[in-house]
Amino acid sequence: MNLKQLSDHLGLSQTTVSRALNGYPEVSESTRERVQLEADRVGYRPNARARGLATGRAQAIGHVLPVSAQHEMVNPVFGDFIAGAGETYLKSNYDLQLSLVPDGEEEAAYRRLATTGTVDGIIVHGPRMDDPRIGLLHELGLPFVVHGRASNEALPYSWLDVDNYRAFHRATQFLAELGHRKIALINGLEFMDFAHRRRQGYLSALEAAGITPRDDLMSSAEMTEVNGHHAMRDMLNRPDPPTAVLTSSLILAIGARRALDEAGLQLARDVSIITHDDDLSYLRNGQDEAIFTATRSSVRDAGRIVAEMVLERIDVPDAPPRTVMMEAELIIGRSTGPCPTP
Amino acid sequence: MNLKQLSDHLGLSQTTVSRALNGYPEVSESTRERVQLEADRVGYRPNARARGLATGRAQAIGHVLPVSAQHEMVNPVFGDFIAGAGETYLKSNYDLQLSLVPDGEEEAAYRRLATTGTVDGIIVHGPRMDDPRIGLLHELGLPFVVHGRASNEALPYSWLDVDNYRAFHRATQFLAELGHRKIALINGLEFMDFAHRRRQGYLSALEAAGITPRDDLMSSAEMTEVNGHHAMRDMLNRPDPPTAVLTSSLILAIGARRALDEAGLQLARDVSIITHDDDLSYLRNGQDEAIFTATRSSVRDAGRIVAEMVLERIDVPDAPPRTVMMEAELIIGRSTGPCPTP
DNA sequence: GCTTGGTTTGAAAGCGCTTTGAAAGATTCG
DNA sequence: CGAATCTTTCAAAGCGCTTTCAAACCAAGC
Repeated sequence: MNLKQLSDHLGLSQTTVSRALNGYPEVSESTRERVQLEADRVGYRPNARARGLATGRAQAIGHVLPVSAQHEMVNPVFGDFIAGAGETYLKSNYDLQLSLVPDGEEEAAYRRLATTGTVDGIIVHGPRMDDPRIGLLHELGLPFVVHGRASNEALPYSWLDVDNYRAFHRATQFLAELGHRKIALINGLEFMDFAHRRRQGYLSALEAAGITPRDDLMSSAEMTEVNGHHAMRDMLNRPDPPTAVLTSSLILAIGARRALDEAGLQLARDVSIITHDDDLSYLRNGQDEAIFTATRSSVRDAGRIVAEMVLERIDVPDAPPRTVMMEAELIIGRSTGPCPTP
Repeated sequence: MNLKQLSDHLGLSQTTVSRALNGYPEVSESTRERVQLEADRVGYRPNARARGLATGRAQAIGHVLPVSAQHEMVNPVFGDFIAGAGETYLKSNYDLQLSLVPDGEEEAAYRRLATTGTVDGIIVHGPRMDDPRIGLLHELGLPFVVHGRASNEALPYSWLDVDNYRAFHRATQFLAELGHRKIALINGLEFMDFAHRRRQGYLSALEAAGITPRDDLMSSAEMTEVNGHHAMRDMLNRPDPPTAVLTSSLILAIGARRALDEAGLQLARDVSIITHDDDLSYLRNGQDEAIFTATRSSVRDAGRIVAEMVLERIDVPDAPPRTVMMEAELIIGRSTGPCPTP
């Protein structure tokens, strides 16, 4: 059933039916009701492509996910982020279009989205420190919001980020206050902006505590369980092993914990772990009591807000960019304790 | 730049330019080349909506994700599944459209996708034992493929599934052969088809080994780390605790392992764990050697194949349904051992 | 040289909707 | 009661593409 059929059926013009269904004021209440009723009865739905062609809007937001070619890895936080964004889209009647793009082919993907007109706006995932995508999107003139930031980008743009620097500064400080001096960092890939900032926060807190950073206590790799295990095991096997570790994700922390178990070391007593926690639905950091001491920030909330932000930008394209900084909460769990005295 | 401008610019009709770019045979090689060159130069891309309206195809596949309203949980395997499907779509120039739909609103969502014409086909995620969606999609006449199966569905339909029954039968048998008699099951929600089948496989293997199933050794809940921990802890606190456990996901297994640690029990020696492993990119079950003994089946491969299947169905709508059964591989890891003698 | 058949090109219709500009109908007011 | 105003409806254009059908062109055949 299309608009023409419906309007013929009702003995009205397409114009009137269209207006009635879209809530325009110049149609009388009685006809509107009649139209609405009949539309519901026959289950009429306007064809999205035709409407899009006429209005010039796609009613869809594009999410471009970089997929690491090396490890074919999709960021595990993505599911929850998208769930948050999905809530927003559901309310506003937007669709979500997902593009999985291998590293390096991103420019082409963005250009395609822009010129092909399949989306009205874009959400940028996983920004690097130097990220050419932001300049590109500016040039393309497509509304966008970045989940995270790109340190070396001068142009203004809309973003939402967790204060990663502060979170890791605070967490490191917390460990230092517990008496730890050998504090390690098991980080994500440090060309990723979030990981870079976390490292800066970690370093600055070490410095504030008068601790000299050690290269052999810093690791950086994709945030998988196996890599967390690997990094922790290697550090424990070195001459002067750490008594405390910061990890950049719960999954890394779980890997690190496994390495501790294998080494016969006890969490908190022998080695403290503090992790960043994205509050993923399937991997909550404990229920009532936190398992790991953590800096927590809900990635689902982030998704919800970022989606709202991009819809705003579409509504008011030349509003000044909006930025949102989320603070991570420091949760004290059972994975940290005072520095053991040898 | 649109088609009209491009063709004016070239001094050709829209017809010819359109044909040249879409590879139709009735245009001479020389003009085709000229058109293609100019199109590339100016970066012309046909507007997707206009093309879609003209051709009646959306060049997009819809993925409808049920989001558990209770726990607001998104299935963690989804990221990897979608990565696999994304590979296929990239090759075939399809877009992926994602709808996150709260439990219960699914019918409306499918109807919308169908009548609104935003997608050419659908992939059904997370089928239940009795799943009304399959009948609905039949009725709507939209090509679809199910990832998993719906046990109580009589209509023929295309699906791809892991042989969950066989996998869990085999795994249970494996434990029985190690001498275990008190074998527990920590399963997903059992109205989900996969979980139901796993339970059946488990039960039949118990029976074959002459073991009477015990209700207090079976748990069923959403597959989160916390639930895995919970279930394991509760079982260990009961009078006659299990010496071996099957879990339905690696995340449940990690939770269960935590409960063992807390109880001072050693994995494999005191309690064996065997888990299903979806081979997630961020949560590999060890690198060279498997951490957990597991029934493994790559959900990413599944995504790739399911996507191919739905594209086939779109190409040849009245081909008979195709079904694919994947066998899970039994991987022997370090989490299982002979039944301890008290 | 004129017809025939094959190859290229183009004009125009159509996909299903929104929206402009005009007209018809209803209402008010002097 | 007729003019003026407001409300309600509609015909038609347009969004940017594909595709049908017709026309133009060219080389070959008699």
